[in-house]
Amino acid sequence: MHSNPYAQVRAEFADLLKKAIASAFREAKISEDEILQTITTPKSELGDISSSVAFRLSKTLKRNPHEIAAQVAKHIQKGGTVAEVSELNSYINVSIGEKKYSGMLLESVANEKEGYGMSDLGNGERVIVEFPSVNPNKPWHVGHVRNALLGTAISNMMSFCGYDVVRSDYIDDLGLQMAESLWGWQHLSSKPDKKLDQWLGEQYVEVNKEMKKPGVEEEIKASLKKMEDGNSKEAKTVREIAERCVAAQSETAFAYGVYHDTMVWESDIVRAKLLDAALDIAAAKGIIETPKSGKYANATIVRLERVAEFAKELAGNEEEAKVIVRSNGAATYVAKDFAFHMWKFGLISDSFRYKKLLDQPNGAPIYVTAAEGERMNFGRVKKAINIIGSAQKYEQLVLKSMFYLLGRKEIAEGIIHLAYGEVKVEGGNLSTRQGTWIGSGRNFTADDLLREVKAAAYEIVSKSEKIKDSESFDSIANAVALAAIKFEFLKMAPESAMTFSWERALSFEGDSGPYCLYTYARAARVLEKESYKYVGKADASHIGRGQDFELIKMIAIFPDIAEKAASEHRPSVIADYMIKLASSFSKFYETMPIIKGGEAKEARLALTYSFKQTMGNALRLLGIEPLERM
RNA sequence: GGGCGCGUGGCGUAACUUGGAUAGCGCAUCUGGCUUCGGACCAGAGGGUUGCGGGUUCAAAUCCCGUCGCGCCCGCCA
Repeated sequence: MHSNPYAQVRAEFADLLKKAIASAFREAKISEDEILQTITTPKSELGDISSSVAFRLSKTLKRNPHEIAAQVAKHIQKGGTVAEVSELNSYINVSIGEKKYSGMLLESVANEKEGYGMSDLGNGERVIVEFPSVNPNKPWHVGHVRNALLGTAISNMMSFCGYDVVRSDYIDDLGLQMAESLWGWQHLSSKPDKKLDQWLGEQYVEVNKEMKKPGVEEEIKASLKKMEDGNSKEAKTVREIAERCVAAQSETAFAYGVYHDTMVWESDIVRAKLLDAALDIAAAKGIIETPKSGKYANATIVRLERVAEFAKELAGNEEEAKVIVRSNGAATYVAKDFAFHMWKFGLISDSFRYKKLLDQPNGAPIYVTAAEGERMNFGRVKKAINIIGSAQKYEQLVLKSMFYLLGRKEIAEGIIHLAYGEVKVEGGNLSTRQGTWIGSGRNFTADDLLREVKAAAYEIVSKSEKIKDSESFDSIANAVALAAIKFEFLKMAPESAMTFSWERALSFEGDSGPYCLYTYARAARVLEKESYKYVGKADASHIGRGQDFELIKMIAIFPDIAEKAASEHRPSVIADYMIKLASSFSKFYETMPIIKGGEAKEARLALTYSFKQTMGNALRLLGIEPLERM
C-alpha cells in the first residue's frame, strides 16, 4: 500500500467533524463524503486544513453559518494530529501538530522514495495511449512535440497511478500524403542529402506545388490505389520510404526521451484483415449501410441521425451521414480507426504479427506490426487515450458513437480523445503541406527547437562556476534544454491553443523547467556536502512553524496531485504543483539555514531530502530527468 | 444552418470539471538583498469592473440563459 499522510489527516478531520456535527446538532444530516468535499487547504495564516461545512449545514438547519461553525468547532475533540481548532468567517480551521505530521511525512517519503506519490487508482487496468502518430513523410514540428510530450507525460502519470500502460504509435502509411511522397520520390528525386524526414518534408511541399500542374494529381491518385494492394511495387516502395522515415523520426523521438511499446502500421491493419472483420460486425449489427442510390450511392455510411442520441453534437450537421468506405472501395480514416479500436478493446481477434524493431535508448524494446513475426498482446484494454488535436473532434466523436450503436457503452466511454489545442506560430498555422513549418535560419521542427534551446542553455552552463569539468557541459545543456521545452509545453492546459514563441522557449527563468531543476540541484548539493543518508527514522522535533512546515505541507499533497493529474489526464496539474513546490523550497532555503541549522540540522536535512525526492518524482512524471548539478 | 473550444493586469497564464475566505504565478516596469548551504534565486511595490448583460445562491472567474469577439470542425482529403 502507498502511504498518503495528507489523506490520513483529511480523513481524520472529516471523522472529527462528523462526530462534532452529530453532537452539536442532532438533527443535522450530512454524509462523510459531503464533509470531505468541504475540506480544503487554506492560506497558512488561517490554518493547515479547513472546512466550509457550516455553509452546507445552514440550509437544512436554518441557522446562520457562523453560529453553526462556532458550535461545531467547540465540539471537535482535539487529539491525533489535530492540535488547534478555530472558527473564522464561518470556516472551521484546524492547525495540525507539526511535529507529528512532519515525522509521518518524512518517513513516508524516505521509505517510498521513487514510489512516493504512487497510488492504486488504476487497479492494474490496461490503458493504451496513442501518440503522436505523425505521418511518415515529414519531420516532427513543434505541434507534434506538444503531442508527443503530452502522450509521454500522460503515460507516465497513468503508470504511476497503477494503470498498465501500453504506449502506441500509429503509422499512417496508406494515406494520400504517402502517395504524394512516392510521386516525389519517382519524379523529383530519390537521393536524400540530409536527415530523411526533413528531406521528405521539404520535398512534400514541392510535390504540393507540382500538383497544381495538369495530370499530376491524377497520377498520384492512381498510385494511391495501387498502394492499397500490399503486393504491388508501389506498396513496397512506399513501405520502404516510410520505414526509413520512421527511423529518422525515431532519432528525434529518442532525443526527446519519447518512447513506445508498439507501433501499428495502417497497412498492417489492412493486411491483417482487421478492417474486413470490423466492417462485417458493424454490418451485421446494422450500424452501417450501403445505399444503392442517392448522394451516397455504393458508399458505406453511418447515418448521423442514428448517433444523435449518443452525441448531440452531431445533430443538425449539414451532412446526414459519415462515409466509412468510399464508393470506389477505399476505406476512410474513420473505418481504419474503428477497426483499430475494435482491436484495442479485444472485440476482434488479434491477427497482428510483430517484430522487434530495436531496443530504444531507455533499454525497452519497441515492437512493430509486420507481415510476418510473432503474436503478442498489446490489446484487450479497458481504456484508450488518443492524443489527437482538437481539429479531429468530429471524427473521434463518430468513432465513439459507433461503439454506442454497437451497444458497447463501456467501450465508447473508454475511448478518451485528449483534444489538445493546436500549436500555431507567430505567422499563423503550421501546415506541413504548405511548408509553414520552414522558417528562416531555423525551422519550427522538433530538431531545430532542441538544437536552438540547447545552444542557449550551453551558453549559460559553460559559464557556471559550479561545473568544473567542461566535458559535462554538453549533456547538462541538453538536459536543461529538454527540461525547458517539456515544461513549457506541458504547463498549460492541454485544451488551450498555444502560439509557439522562440522568446519563451529560450527563457530559463520564472515558471520554468530549469527553475525546477535548479531547486533540485541546490538540494542535491546540500545533501552531498553532508553525505546525507536517511537513517530509518526522521527526527521532526525541530520542524517549526515557519517555511519548513510550509514545505512539509506542500510535499504532503503530492500523492493527491498525482492522482488528480492522472484521472483528469492533465500534466499541467503536475507542472503547476512543481512551481509551487520549487518556490516553497526556495523560501525554506532562503530563510532557514540547513547545514548551519544547529539542533535543527538533522530535521532540515531530512526535509531537504524529502523535497529532492518529491521534486524528482514529479519531474520524471513529465519526462524530465533531474540533474544533480547544472 | 449546426457544433466544439477559448476570452482573466501591457504580454503569457493558473484556479472553472467539484461555487467558498483578499483571483495565484511568470515576463516586463520600479525598489531592496550575495565576505554566509548554488542569484537560473529571494523579499517588496505598482498594475484586475475575470469580454459584456441578465439569472440562481448566504456566496459566482467557476453554474444557468443571452450576447459579442477569436479559433477550429461539420469532404466519397488525411
